[in-house]
Amino acid sequence: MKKEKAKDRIIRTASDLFYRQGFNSTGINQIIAEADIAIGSLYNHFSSKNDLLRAYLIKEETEWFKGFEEQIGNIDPPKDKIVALINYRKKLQDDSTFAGCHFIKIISELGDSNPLVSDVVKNHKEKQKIMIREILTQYDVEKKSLDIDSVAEHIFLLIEGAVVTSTIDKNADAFAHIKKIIQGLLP
Amino acid sequence: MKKEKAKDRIIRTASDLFYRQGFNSTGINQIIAEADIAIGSLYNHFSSKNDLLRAYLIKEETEWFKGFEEQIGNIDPPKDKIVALINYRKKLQDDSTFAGCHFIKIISELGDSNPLVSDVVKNHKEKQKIMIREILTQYDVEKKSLDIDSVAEHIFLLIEGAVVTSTIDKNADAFAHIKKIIQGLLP
DNA sequence: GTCTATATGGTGATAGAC
DNA sequence: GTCTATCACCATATAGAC
Repeated sequence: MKKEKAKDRIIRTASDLFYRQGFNSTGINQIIAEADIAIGSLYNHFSSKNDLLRAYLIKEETEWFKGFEEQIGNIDPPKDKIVALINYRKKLQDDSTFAGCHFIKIISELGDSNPLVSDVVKNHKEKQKIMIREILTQYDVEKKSLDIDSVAEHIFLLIEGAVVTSTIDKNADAFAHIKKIIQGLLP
Repeated sequence: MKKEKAKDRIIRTASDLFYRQGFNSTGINQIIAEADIAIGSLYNHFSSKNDLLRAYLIKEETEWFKGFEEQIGNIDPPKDKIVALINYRKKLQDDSTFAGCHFIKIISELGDSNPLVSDVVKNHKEKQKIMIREILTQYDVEKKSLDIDSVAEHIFLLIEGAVVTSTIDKNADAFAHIKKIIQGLLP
C-alpha cells in the first residue's frame, strides 16, 4: 500500500472535519494537527481556506456519483434503479449516523454568501433531478402514460424531505415511508 | 410607540444575524454594534452566546406558530388549512428571499453538537407533524377512507423537500408543484 | 443597568530557514 | 516541499467605574 500523499491527506482530513463540525467551526490549526502536516505545507498546496472548501465540494460531488454507480451495480429495471437511489441516500445517512447531506449542510451554513457553494450545490441537485428523469424515461418506454417531469419532481422532493427529516430524527423511518410511496407512483 | 427595551433589541438583532449569516459567523461584537448596546449590557442580560442562541430558538419557535395562526385566520375546511400551511411555508421563504427554514439551517450548521438545538428542532418538526395529523383527522370525518398517518407523513416530507429545494434554487417553483400533488392526495 | 477597558486565547495567513 | 516562528486581527468573556 502506497503512502498517502500530503495533499490527499489534507483534503481527506479537512473534508471529514468540515462535514462533522461545520466549515466555520473547523480551524486551520485543527486540520494541520489531525492531518499531521505543517501549516507551511498546507499553504503550499492550497492558497486559502476557501480553496480547501473548493476541494472539499469537488471531492464530495465526484464521490457522490461514483458511490451511486457502485450502488446501482448492474441493476437494469428502471423501477429498481429508483429504489437503488433511495437506498443509496439512506445508506449515506446510515453510514454517517444521520449527519445529513453534505450539500444541504454547507448551503445551510454558508447561505449564498459564497457563490462557489451556491453554484456547486445547485448543480449537484439539478444533476440528480436530470438523472431521475432519465431513469423515468426508460421506465416509460414500457409502461407509457407517465408525466415524467411531474413524477420526477415528486420523487426528488420526497427524497430531499426524507434526508432532512432523518437528519433531525436520527433514524431512517422516513426512507421506509417514501419507498412505499414512490413504489406506488410507479405501477 | 414605546421605546424598545435593550434586551428585546439584542434578541431581535442577534436573531436576524444568526439567520442571515449563520451562528458561528456572527460575533458578539457585531451584535452589540448593530443593536447599539455595550458589551457589558449584553452580558448583563445573557450569560453567554449560547444563551443568546437559546433565546433565538425560543423566539422563532413561538413566532412560527403565531404566524401560522395568523395565516390560517378563520379558515375552516381542513383541506384549505393544509393549503394554508403550504402557503405559509412559501411565504416565509418569499419574505426571506429563500434564506431557508430557521430550524433546518441551525441544525445543519451545528449538528447535534448542541443538545439544545437538536431538541428544539426535533420538537418543532414533531409539532408540525402532529398538527397535520389533526387537520387530516378533521378532514376524515367527512370523507373517511384516509390513512391519516401515512398521508400526513407524505405531506410533511413534501413540504420539507420543497423548503430545502426552494432554498437551493432561490425560487418557489417547488411549492407550486407540491400544492398540486397534495391536493391530489385529498380528494 | 449601562458603560469602558481589558484579559486570554484562537483565527487565517505570511516569511524565511532547511 | 516541508518545516518553525510569528504576524495582525478577531473571538468570547470578565472587571469594575458610573
